[in-house]
Order: sequence, then C-alpha cells, then structure tokens
Amino acid sequence: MQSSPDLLFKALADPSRRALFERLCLEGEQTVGALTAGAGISQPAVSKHLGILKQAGLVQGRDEGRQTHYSAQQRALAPLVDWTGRMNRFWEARFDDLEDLLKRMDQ
Amino acid sequence: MQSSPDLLFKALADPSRRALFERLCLEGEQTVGALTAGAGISQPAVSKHLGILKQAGLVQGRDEGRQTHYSAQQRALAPLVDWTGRMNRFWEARFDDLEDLLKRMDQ
DNA sequence: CATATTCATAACTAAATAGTTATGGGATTA
DNA sequence: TAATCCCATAACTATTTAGTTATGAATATG
Repeated sequence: MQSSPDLLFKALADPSRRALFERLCLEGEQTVGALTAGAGISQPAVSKHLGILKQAGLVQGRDEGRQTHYSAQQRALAPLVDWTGRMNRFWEARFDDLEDLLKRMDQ
Repeated sequence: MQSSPDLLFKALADPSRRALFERLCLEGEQTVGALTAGAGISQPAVSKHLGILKQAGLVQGRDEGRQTHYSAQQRALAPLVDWTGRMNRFWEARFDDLEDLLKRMDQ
C-alpha cells in the first residue's frame, strides 16, 4: 500500500506505534501476542495500533492459523525520506542563493 | 534547540504545522502575518503552531519591532533522517542475514 | 498623546485519540 | 465435541488537541 507523508507522520507520531514499528524493524516478524508482551498496553490496543500502522503501509499482516504475524514494510518510509530530502534541498538552494548574492556583492 | 524524534514526529504530524514548516523551508523567512495570510486558520492558531514548531526546534523566531520573523531551522530534521536511516539499516541487516542463510543452504 | 498594528496568551469548545473492558469468531487441542 | 487460545472489533471513557474569540502588551504612526 502506498502512503502519503500525512498518514506516515500521523502513524509514527504515537510513541506506542513507533515502538511497535521499531521492534518489527529491529527484531523482524512478530505475532500480536509477542508484540503485546513487551508493549505495556493491552492486546486490543496493540491490535488497533497495528491496524493504523497497516493502513499507513508501514506493516503487513500474515495470517497463520489462529495467529497473525506482522512485519515491517520497508519501502513505506520512502515518502518520509523524500519529504525530508525535499525540505533540505530547498534550504540548501536558498543557502546557495545567499552564497551567490554574497559573491556578487563581493565583486 | 535539540529535539528527539518524538517531538519532531508530533510536531510534523499536524497538516497545518507541516504546511507552515514547508512554507518556511521553500519560501524562507516570514512574519506571522504573512504566514497567517495563506494558512486558512486564525492568527492565534498560527502563533500556537509556530510555538510548537519552535519547541521542537524546527523553527526560529527573530523579533524585529512589533513583528516576529520565523525561519526554518535546518538541522532540526537530522534526528528524523537518522531514525529512518536506522530503521532501513536494520532491515537491510536482516535481509543480508537472509541472503547469507540462503547462500549457506545452497552449499 | 491617541490610534492603529502585530503578535502572543488566556479561556473556552468540539473533535480526535489512546487507552480500557467486554465479547465473539476462527483455529487449535484434549 | 468441548474447551482453550489468539486476535479483532465493539462500546465506552478520559485526555489531548486544534481550532475559535477575546484581550493585552509592545511597537509604530498620525
């Protein structure tokens, strides 16, 4: 699933969700039960967070019997990287303009 | 001001705040009045958003007479870039492990 | 000095959100 | 089949939050 920066920022703004996503990135695929274990919140809360992460395209669920294995969806962060890159680029462009200006003033 | 990923994500999760920050990145320094003009929300709302962006280290205010000029604070995005980089790195590490495993299984 | 302008803060309201407990459906196990 | 386990959803609550209007402080202008 493709996701706009808006959904991504909103999904990652919550500490519990970010922690879940980090765990999936660092430790790999996990069941809801395993994720609930170290989360400090109830299982329904974890499920709801995973739903939001999934809707943002950040995670993926794989049903296996009665348990669901969740994993991080790597490419989902791309729009974030793009966005930060864009902001940086424009800033540098303005900085270059300033440098140009200063150079021209020097002459 | 230094900022943790948490403050950054929270600050940038709101569309109005992100729009303000983008304008400051793309168009450079602006007064509150100028920012309010194209924002679609009231001046107090803009001021409040700017306060939150400032607390997250994303913008900087410069008093000049009765108006305040705000500008984007470039380095503030660094923790975000770091964070996304970390997540990517771990994912790639797991991917490398998988490749290693497959190679070893091949032999 | 009197008036107008610019911004920030206070006080309030409506909506969104993150958590809870309760429940039920589907899959395993005895 | 009966009991158990895993997860998702429903229903509710408390808190946070994004917006509003009102106001005031500081600066500029007539």
